[in-house]
Amino acid sequence: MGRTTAHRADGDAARLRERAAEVFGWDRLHPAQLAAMEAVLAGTDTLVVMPTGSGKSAIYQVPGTLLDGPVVVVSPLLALQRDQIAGLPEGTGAVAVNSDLTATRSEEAWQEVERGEARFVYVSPEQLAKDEVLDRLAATRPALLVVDEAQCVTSWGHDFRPDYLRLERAARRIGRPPLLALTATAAPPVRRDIVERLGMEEPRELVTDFDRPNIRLEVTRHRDEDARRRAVVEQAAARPKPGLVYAATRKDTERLAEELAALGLAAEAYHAGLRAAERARIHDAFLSGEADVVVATSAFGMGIDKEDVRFVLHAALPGSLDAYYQEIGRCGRDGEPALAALHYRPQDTGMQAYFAGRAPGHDTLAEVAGAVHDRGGDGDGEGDGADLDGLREGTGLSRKRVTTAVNLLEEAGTVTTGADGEVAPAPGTRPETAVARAEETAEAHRRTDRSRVEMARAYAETTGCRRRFLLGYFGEEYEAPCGTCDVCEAAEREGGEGGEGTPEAAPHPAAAGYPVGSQVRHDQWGEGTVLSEEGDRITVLFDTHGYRTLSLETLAEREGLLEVERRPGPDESAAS
DNA sequence: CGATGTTGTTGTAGAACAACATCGGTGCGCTACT
Repeated sequence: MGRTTAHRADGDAARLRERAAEVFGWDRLHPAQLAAMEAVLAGTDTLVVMPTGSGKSAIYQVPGTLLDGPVVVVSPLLALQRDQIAGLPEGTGAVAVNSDLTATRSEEAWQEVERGEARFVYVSPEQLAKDEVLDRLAATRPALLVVDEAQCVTSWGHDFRPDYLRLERAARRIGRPPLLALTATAAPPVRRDIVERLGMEEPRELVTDFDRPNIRLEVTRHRDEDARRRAVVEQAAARPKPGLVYAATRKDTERLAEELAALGLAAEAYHAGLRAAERARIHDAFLSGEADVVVATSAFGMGIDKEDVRFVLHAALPGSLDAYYQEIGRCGRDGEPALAALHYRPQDTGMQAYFAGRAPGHDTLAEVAGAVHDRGGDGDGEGDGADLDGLREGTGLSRKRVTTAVNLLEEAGTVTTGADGEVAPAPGTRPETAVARAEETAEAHRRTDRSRVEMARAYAETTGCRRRFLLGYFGEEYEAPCGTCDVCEAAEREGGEGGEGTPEAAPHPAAAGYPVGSQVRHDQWGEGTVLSEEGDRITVLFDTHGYRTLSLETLAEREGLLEVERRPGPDESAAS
């Protein structure tokens, strides 16, 4: 090569800029956007965390027109796939391959890809679990695999959509093209999980600031359900519209929407139990501004890009701060003042803990482990192991349950999946040990999920600056007071600088012993990472016990309780 | 775990209450039946 890397990089940037202008009509690219595009074009695995509306899709679309081979885009919702394709410039070939297609249409779509007319192929993770799809994609030699809404890997992979945890295998089976993971919201542990689960290699990570200073943060604690409902309805009625209200159950969305409608507002309830046409109607009504308020379950929101949403109210505690930040991030995108208010009851953790608690039972694991063992030989490598479909037929369990069970067994190191998708026992593993270890793994997930609920509760109950708390969760240091959360405002009102109500206590002297980012080992909870420090407490994410908040006072008193194993290196950025 | 729904009890009419049971959120893909 005659050119230096720098020269080539300059050339790439120029080509990308040119393409962005020519094909997409964008005159200007955000530096982080361009940096991500360059990484993608250079074939580097890349993780991008940027807010919705900042042009994340462009990061694969622009280089995609320059790459030598199709771009496979994994997208969680068919509606999102349609939107993405509709948003591509005229003449940019793209197809979505999914269950909407008839056999004929599907064949046509594949041929467009094979002829190189369609450069972008949109698929769900479930499609990438099918042999036929994988073989057909592999033959086209994809140049890039994009995982859009990559937080789904972490939030949905364990239970709801287990194929999200099998994307690494899918990537290998289509020739392991470079990976690009895109998400709007991911705390450092979630980023680590995405990187690990997808098998990204030394990824370039591009993370923009999380803070949304125009969003006012507020939490109100209620004693009983009636009082909460009243407060939510009053606030939604009084505030400038449009707005979103998130409720925990379908029934609550309907009740709240009814009460708002009774006050003369254009309010709609939205949840996954509605017919598709009805969901589309409400979706459109919200985007067009026809609806004042949509009261929804977590089903509403992905892919919503509306600038002028003035509030997001929560009529219940969310299941995690990741979910919460994603949901409140849907207001105030125009930069004008907006409100994120959480109406909380301590009982709320009950239902969230219930949601977090479910994993395949002993019987399911035993059945699947048994089937793997029977059909997969003695684990000597080569052989006739059954694939997921074979295991499904063998056990009579649903595909989802089989996949979830295999994911757990595999994560526990007791089974392996081969190059063609055949599942075999790990050498020397007996089914009983496999089940026991998978149950331990499931238990660790359960603890982690429940600790995520506890972090949401801790946010609701913090006596410090809420912005500092939230940003700390996302790995950003923030100097309180923010002046735009209920806690800071109350402190200000109570009078004066540095007075008593100041939200942030000075750091405890022991804090210096546990810098953020340190690897630590706890007496009881094992290995973990220090995530944040808040006054006299630190928050640690333990590998198998989830989030724990520890008092520095206690740590100072009880030597050896929490040992630092490795301090953050000078190069420790958001990556890890 | 907590909220809500269903059944059972009481003691002779209808209603009040306790005990027990069930349900609760996200989507794709497929199949059977209009």
